[in-house]
Amino acid sequence: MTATNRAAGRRRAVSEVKRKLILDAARRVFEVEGLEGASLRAIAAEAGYTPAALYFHFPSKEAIYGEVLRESLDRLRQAVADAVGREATPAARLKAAAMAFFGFYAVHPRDLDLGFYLLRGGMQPRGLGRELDEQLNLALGQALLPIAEAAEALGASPEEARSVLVDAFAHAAGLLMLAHTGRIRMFAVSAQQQMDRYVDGQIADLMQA
Amino acid sequence: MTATNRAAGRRRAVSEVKRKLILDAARRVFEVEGLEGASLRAIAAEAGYTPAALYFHFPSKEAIYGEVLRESLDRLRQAVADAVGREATPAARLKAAAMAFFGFYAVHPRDLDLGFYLLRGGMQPRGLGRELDEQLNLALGQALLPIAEAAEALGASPEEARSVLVDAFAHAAGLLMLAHTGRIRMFAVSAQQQMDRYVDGQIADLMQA
Amino acid sequence: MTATNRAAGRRRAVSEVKRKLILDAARRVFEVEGLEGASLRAIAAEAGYTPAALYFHFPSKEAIYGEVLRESLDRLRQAVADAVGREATPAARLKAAAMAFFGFYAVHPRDLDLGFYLLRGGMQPRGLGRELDEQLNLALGQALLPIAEAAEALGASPEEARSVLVDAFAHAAGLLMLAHTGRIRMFAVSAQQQMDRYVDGQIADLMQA
Amino acid sequence: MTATNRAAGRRRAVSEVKRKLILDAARRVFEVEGLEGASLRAIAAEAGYTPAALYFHFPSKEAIYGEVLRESLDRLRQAVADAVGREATPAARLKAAAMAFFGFYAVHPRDLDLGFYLLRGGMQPRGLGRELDEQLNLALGQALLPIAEAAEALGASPEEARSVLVDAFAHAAGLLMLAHTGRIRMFAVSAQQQMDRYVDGQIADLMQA
DNA sequence: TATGAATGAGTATTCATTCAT
DNA sequence: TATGAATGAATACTCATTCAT
Repeated sequence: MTATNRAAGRRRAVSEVKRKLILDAARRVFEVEGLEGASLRAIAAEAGYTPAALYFHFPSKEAIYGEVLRESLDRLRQAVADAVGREATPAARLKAAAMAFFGFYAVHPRDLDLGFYLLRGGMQPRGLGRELDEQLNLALGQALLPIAEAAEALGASPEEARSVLVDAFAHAAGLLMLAHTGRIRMFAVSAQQQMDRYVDGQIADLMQA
Repeated sequence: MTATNRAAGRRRAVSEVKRKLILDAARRVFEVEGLEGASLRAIAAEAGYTPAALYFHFPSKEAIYGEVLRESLDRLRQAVADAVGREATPAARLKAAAMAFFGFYAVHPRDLDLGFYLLRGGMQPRGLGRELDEQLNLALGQALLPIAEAAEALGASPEEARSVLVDAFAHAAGLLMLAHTGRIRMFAVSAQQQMDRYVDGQIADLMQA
Repeated sequence: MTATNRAAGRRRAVSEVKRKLILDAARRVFEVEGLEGASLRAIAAEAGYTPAALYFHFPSKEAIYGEVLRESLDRLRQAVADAVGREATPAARLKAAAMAFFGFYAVHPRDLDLGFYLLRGGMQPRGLGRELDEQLNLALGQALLPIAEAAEALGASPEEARSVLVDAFAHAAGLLMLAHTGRIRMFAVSAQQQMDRYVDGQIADLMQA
Repeated sequence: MTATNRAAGRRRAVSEVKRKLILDAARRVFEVEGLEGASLRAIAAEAGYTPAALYFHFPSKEAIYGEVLRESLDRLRQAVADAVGREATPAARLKAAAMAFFGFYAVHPRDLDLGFYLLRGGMQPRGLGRELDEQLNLALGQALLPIAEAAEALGASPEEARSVLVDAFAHAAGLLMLAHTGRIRMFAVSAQQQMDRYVDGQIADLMQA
């Protein structure tokens, strides 16, 4: 390996680290200011950079948004996959998958904000570009896939499995919204328990049929 | 009643009418431009006013948002109450209440945007003052109350009834989110049907117990 | 006349004065920085305003450009018309018109810069909008019209008259360019004299025919 | 000659080649994007370089502009010289020189843009250093010289010859400006014909005297 | 009440240039 | 020589809000 090769490798590594620093800064800004307030300037300032400097690492603000969202969905998918991997029976896997989905967002509220961003704003997340939008769509779908798989393993048809998946997602999302904004307190109820009970019910229904 | 009293009353009435005109304009702007496009300038223009003029009627842009949101929740409450009023049995009332909630937002996506605006951003709704926020909290609670009442009429304890309410709300909210952003298409499933089936299941569970 | 009428009139007058102040500032910036450097910020600063403030008086930067150009062309037209009006014979009018055109720009080099702006940049003055562009085209045409009219009075056909006009314009513009940039010094020649002699020649040709 | 001398020579030659490559790229960018779009970044990209790399070959963006302009004037000079070389009589040479000047820019509008860049902006060409400016001045003078030479061969005094040169240049420049911006269409006249007729007139005048 | 004018902060992106490597 | 990263200034325009009138 030549000296220039080594230097190039080092440069690439340094560059990668800086990208990560910027993405971290972006995540922090998203958390504090909300997604609307996450301007390029704000992200740059948080990262200790000039706005112009970010353009050496990302082609646009949208690209930063996209990367942060993609990483979040990746972590979600991993969390669900890990949870499913630990279980042997289909029923346990369904439970694990749904609860992992719920739990991931319950534990990481900033990822929830990011996720809601995806699901907001008259039809499509404004300014995310059709292509990126579809990528993210797919990533979300893949994260939830284990739920449908477990349902099918429990004897559900593909259509029924999709229905189970959508219901689990919707229930979780709604509960998370209530919990995240504190409004669930109004009803003196635990989001975690509600989710738990709901999924148990889903599984019971499936096994009965 | 003195002359000045009468004059003061007239002034107050005129003022109230103008407030309504502005709120109407705001709603129209929300409808057409969405929440992001609803700038004070746009609302003022739609109302036939100068931006500055609005400050005689509302202390801030967020106050206008809040008032429009309150009215939206009022219409929601009314829609749910009307639906419930048409039914005789507790089961039918529960079904009617939950589906009216879902249906209201399915038919009025802009009201859904407003609702999400309320349920967004870190923990606290940023712009809205604490007082208004609690008012809105209450308005939402009242709109959903018939669900809990029907559940109790079906034999549920107050705690169980609250649980039913929260579940119904969460399920509806999650499905609406998926439908509103078009992402439900990904799963080839109908939000309306999912909601329908879910509430039927809730009722069956309640009646069995 | 009511008090509010008077107040409104005063307001309008004040507004008009401010518009003029901004246009003056714009002209000064054009002069010092050149047209490319004439940013909204620069104009605002020169006028003692915030950039945003200009938007109460003009809808866009382009509108400011346009108004300054239009006024310049108006002054040109007036100068030519005045000169022509002082002459009795067609020959004298042709001479007066052509020399007034030349003289206007010789004496007002900043108007020359503005005029060149109109005649620069691959085909159309960038960022001037087709409509405004055509208005300015027309204004230029009208300023030069007296040349063609005088030529026709000297017996030229409409086509010949247009040819005379174009030639006079081209000659003047070329000489002004050379003079304006000081490059004419290289040839130890007086632009004024060259123009003078050229127009005399044009007239002689016309009268001979 | 020492080994180091030979190496130095090779280095210099390589350097010269790279300069030419960059200038070629600059010309191509001018051609496609026009003067305004010819940013350093664009030129660098077209040349296959990083923007920073250009600074090893040119001290500034304006220096590149200047060099491209110098080459343009060189080609102009050559075109005029070639045209003149093909003619035997003084009258034909004058005609050929003036029309070659006009024709060169009529056919190469981007060179005209460059030329106007030289003849613009207040008094002094802003970016170009004084030295380069004078070089360009000279290059222009040399390109036009054949016109004056032919005029003298036709019996004109040196002063008269300079006058003829300036007039021919001015007329051509003015017509080119009108043609280049399309404004000549307004007058339903052909720039080429106008120029042709004008030079014929100049020659006739000279031969008559 | 209402307006017109004004502000100051903010929007994403581009630019020529510099510098350590 | 050449690069990648960085800067600081610039671009036109929008925003909610304030204030004198």
